Amino acid sequence: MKMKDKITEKSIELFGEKGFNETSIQDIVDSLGVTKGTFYYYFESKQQLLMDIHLTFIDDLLSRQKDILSDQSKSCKTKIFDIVRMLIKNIEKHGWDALIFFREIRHLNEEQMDKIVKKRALFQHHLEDLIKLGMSQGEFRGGLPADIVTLGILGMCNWSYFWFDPKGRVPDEKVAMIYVDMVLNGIAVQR
Amino acid sequence: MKMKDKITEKSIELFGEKGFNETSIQDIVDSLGVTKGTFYYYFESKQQLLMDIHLTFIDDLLSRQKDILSDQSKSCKTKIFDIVRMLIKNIEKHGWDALIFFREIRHLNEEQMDKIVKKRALFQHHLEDLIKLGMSQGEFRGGLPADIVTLGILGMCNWSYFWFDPKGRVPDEKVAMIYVDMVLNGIAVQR
DNA sequence: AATTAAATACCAACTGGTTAGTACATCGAA
DNA sequence: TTCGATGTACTAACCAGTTGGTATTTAATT
Repeated sequence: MKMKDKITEKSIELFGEKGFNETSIQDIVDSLGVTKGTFYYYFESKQQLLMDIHLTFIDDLLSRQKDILSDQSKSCKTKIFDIVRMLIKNIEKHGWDALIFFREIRHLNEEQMDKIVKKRALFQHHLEDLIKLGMSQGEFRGGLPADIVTLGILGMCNWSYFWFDPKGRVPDEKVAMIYVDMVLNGIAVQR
Repeated sequence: MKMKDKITEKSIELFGEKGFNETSIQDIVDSLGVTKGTFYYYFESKQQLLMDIHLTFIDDLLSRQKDILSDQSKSCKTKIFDIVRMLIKNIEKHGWDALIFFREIRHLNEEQMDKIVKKRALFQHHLEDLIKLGMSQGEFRGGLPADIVTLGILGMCNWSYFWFDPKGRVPDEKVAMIYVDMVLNGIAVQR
């Protein structure tokens, strides 16, 4: 693996475990057996490294969301399920990334944060549009404001980054199914 | 107001805005026009101050949850609504507190973190028990695992700390109603 | 009421330690 | 010999916590 990727990978691990500010450049290079000269050859600053991590993460999510949404053969319900599953499955592959994405965003500078926030909003709006589409096509009931519903679903999914254990007894696929069942059908006994 | 309370209040504000590590004791005392000696007269360490903030926050939540749950006259559905409303209403009064509670917990030491994590788990288990009760009494349908449902509901609520704007167009009462409607009845059109 | 002892509230200066980032040296391969 | 890649040594800034005080308030005693 290239040194730049090694640095990125190890940084994600350390930022996730200890936090951005609590991880020094020295920690990162020491654990790779190199020196700071190497780090600053590949990254112009610690902040830039964090921005790289954020960009890779959100761009990957957006791209996979696009794939799901552009599949014409699927119903809105199925698409919601696919998106929820994707978000939760993501933990297994990119456990630390997501934590960093939510926890360390404030260490970006204004300009960088703005870019990331805009991309996050894009993801959110795509989901909101899907829900609105489902409402207009009669798959989902009207009466509930799509924006709040969207935030509710995203909250459920995103929060799982704080508790979901990939080695736990409930597999990600199952969690996604339960969440979608819950959101679609509710937990109350229907009269 | 007593100096100790002033320090706590201002610290919450600064920790919320800038983060725990990014706020120095000097920042706190400067913005109050006192000196570090004053700070260390009231708090034994920066970490202890953070622990104070965490304890006050979770103890308050637990106490209010207890009040809701112990009301015999209410149905499980109503109790769920009350808890969700309480969590979301909390943002208006304690906006920054909650952010600190979720974001800065890792700056506590092991022993402190353990205490807080246990209290968080208590809150979670109380909610889980309520859902199980609702299932056994026929208010909620069975088939969904109560623990995952609990985490879903908590996720929805807790995530709102990251976006809810007390001055926004949707009032907290309304958000709580939408979330509970969503969780109880689902968003799908029932066949 | 006057005096004194003790507790409270605060301050200024300092210490020991850490960290991001820089300047420049070195080394090896093409 | 050039240059991409890495190492060494350093700096300037920052910060948590300590120490040794002082001023003020409170409480007890005569």
